[in-house]
Amino acid sequence: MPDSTKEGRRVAQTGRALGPRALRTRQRLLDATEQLLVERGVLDLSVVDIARTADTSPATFYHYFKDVEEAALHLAEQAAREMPALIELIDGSWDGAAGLDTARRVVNAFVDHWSAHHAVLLIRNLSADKGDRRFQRVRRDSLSPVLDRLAARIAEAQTAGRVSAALHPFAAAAALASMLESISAHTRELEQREVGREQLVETCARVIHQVMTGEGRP
Amino acid sequence: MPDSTKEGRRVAQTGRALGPRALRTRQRLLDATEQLLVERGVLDLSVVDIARTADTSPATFYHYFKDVEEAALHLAEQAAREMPALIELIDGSWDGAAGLDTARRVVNAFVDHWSAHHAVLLIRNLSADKGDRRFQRVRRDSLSPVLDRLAARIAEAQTAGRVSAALHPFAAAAALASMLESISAHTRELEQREVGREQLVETCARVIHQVMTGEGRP
DNA sequence: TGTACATCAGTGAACGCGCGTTCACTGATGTAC
DNA sequence: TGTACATCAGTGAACGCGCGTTCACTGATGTAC
Repeated sequence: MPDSTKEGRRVAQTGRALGPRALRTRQRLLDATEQLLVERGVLDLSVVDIARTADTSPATFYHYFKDVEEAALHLAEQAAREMPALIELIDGSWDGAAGLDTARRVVNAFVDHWSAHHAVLLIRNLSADKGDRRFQRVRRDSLSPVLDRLAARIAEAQTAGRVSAALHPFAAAAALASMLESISAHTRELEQREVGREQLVETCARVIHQVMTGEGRP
Repeated sequence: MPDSTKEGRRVAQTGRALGPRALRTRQRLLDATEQLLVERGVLDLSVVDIARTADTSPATFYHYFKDVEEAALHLAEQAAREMPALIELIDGSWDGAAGLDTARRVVNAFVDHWSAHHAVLLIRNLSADKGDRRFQRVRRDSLSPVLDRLAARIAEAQTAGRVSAALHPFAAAAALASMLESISAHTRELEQREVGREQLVETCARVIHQVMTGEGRP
C-alpha cells in the first residue's frame, strides 16, 4: 500500500515529500475529483476526466494517486476532518426543553455536514459497504465516536429508568445515525413532496429526542 | 423511450412481442446482471460482462435492452413486484403489546426484502438520487403507499392525542423508512460490531413503535 | 550577483486493451397446405 | 406426413473509440559557492 493513503502524509507515489507547488496541484486534482463526483455521480469517474478537469495530464494524476479510488479516499479523509463537533453537542443537556434544542442542533450539524460533502460521503459509504477496508476505516473513525456517545447517553437514560431497557443502546444509536445519513441524502427528493427542510429537521429532532429521553407524548 | 421500459410489457428493442425462448434468454440476462451487481458492486457493470455471464453474446443483450441501465431498471421493477405486503402489516393493531408485534413484523418484512434485493435496491436508490426519472418512479411507486399509510397512522395517533402534534406525519414516516432502508443496507457491518440482527430488529421495532404510538417508557 | 548543478514537478506521445455497438449472417421454430 | 416458407432468436466478427497506464523527456525551482 502506498504511503500516500496514510492520513496526513503528503507524499507522491514515489514516497518523496511534496513542495508547495506540488501540494497545490494535488489539491487541484482532488477538487476536480469532487467536482466530477458531484456533477456526474459515483458511476462515471475516470482518471482522464479528472486530469482534464484539473487542467493537467493523466500522467500528473499518477504522480499523486495510484488510482481513482485513492483520490476518493483522500476526499473522504478530508471530509472526515471537517466533521462537525457532534460529541460536544451530544454531551449537552437532554433535559426538558433544552433536550429538544440539543437534538435540533445535532440534526442540523449532521444535515449540514452531509449537504457539504454529499457526493464524497456517498462514495465512502458505497465503497465501505462493498468491503473496502480503507473506506470502512474512514467511516468508522468518523462515526464511531458519535455512535459511542449516543449509546452512552441512551444507556444512562435506561439506568435512570427513563428509557426502555429493551433498546440495545448501540443498535439504537446506529439506527438514529442511519436515519440522519439517509435523510440527509434524500433531502432534495423529499422537498419535491410537501416536506421542507425545517419540517424534516424538526421531525427528526423529535424522533431522536424521544428515543434518547423517552419523552415525547403531547 | 423504448417500449420495453414500460412495466409488464415484454418486448424486444424492435417492439416485437417475445416468444417463450426469448423470454428465457431475457431473464437469463437479467439474472446475470443481478449476479454481477451482487458480486462486483454497482461500480463495475458492463454489457460485455453481463453477456459473458449469461453465456450469450453482447449482440443478444442489445436485442432486449438499450443499455445496462435499462436492465437494472427492469431488475428494480421485478424487485418492486416482490415488495412484501407492508400495507396490511401497517394496518394491523398498534395497541399495547400487539403494537410492538406489528412493529416487529414491519421491520422484519423490510429487512427481508432488502437482504433479498440488496444490490438492486441500492442501484435503484443511487440512480434515483442521481436524478434518473425512471428509477425515481420505481422507488416512489414502491415506497409511497407505505409512507402514506405510516403517515396516516401517525396522524391518527396525533388526533387521539397520543403523539406530539409537532411531528410532521409524512416526514416522520420518511424518517422511519430511511432508517429501515439504511439499517438493512448496513446489517453486515453492524454485525462486525457487537450487534446481531435480532437486537437490531428489536431495537428498530421499538423505535418505530415509540414514534407511532408515543409509548415506550419503561 | 552569477553560474552550475541537483532535484522537483509536469507532460506529450504512445501503447495496448477492453468496452460499446452494429451488421450481415446462420440456425431454430412455427405454420400453411 | 412432408415440404416450403416466414418469422423468431441468436451470434461471429469486426469497428472505432476512449480509457488506463507508462516512459522518456522538458521545464521550473531551489541551492551551493
